[in-house]
Amino acid sequence: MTQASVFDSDEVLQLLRQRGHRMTAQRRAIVVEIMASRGHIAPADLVERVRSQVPGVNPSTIYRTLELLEEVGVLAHAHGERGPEYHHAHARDHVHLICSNCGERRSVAAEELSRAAHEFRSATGLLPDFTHFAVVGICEDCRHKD
Amino acid sequence: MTQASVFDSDEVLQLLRQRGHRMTAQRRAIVVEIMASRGHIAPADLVERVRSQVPGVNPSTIYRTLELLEEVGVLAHAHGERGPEYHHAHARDHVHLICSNCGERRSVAAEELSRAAHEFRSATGLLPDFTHFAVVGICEDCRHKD
DNA sequence: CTTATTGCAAATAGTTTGCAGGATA
DNA sequence: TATCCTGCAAACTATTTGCAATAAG
Repeated sequence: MTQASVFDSDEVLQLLRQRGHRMTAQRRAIVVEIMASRGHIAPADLVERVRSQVPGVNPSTIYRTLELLEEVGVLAHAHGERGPEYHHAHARDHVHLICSNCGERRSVAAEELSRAAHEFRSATGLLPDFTHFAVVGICEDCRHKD
Repeated sequence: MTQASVFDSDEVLQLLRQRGHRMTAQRRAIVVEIMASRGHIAPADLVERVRSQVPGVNPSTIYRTLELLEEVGVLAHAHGERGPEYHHAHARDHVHLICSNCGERRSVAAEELSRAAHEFRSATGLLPDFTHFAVVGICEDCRHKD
């Protein structure tokens, strides 16, 4: 069964229209590219991808669109090794995992980490927000290889 | 009682000499500034601080010195919100904590987080290295204010 | 027709590199 | 003396900003 994403590009475009933002070809192209993305979105990569589709689009427009989409709650950002990385806001409760050995990147729901977060808090006093930065470590497979 | 740091600047300078690196006024000044630092060292900040002490020092020399000190094991780096941040390697097992509400930054020993790390691992399969990125969350005080 | 949005160009921030001259061992 | 190290200038990557022209509503 094909399930529509919580936010597909049409919905986002409609949301923007509702909020009084204007619909332009560039904006449409950028939103489509963003909504087609899964996982992390590095601004510079997005610039590449959008421009390979619609060569005319200026980088500044793309950065401005990322800001706009964060303002309206469609996107959020976390911090990766090479700077900010955006992700779909409905995936805000997803934690980004990176294996420092094999480079594998995947996500888990934040709620699965409530016990770990609780432990972290009682050890440090800080209630951690694991969605803010990617979490780096060694994955199951790599541990077994040693 | 005044206790010498595990790595004070003289020791580091001696280590560099032992490894065949040359001693220059710039290198000395940079190492002293680094060893006088506590906690996180953002490269750009370090450039500021060193140049305020010894105006002649070129930024590239400072970046090269950071690399060198990481090579010889005196420094290590993690990823902060504004890019890489260095820290003393003997504090490698320290986890950097940032409160997203009040901005407080402090560190705890990684070993204090072994339970939390274990929980994280059993939830995700990934054995986390919390020293790689700063951990952002809400501190005790800020939680009580709400 | 009003003004949000874009492109452009320039500015910016932070960092990296090649190279030639100067300093260290 | 040999070559490590530094400063300089330039290049670079990623991003931001001001402003005038364009286009959406």
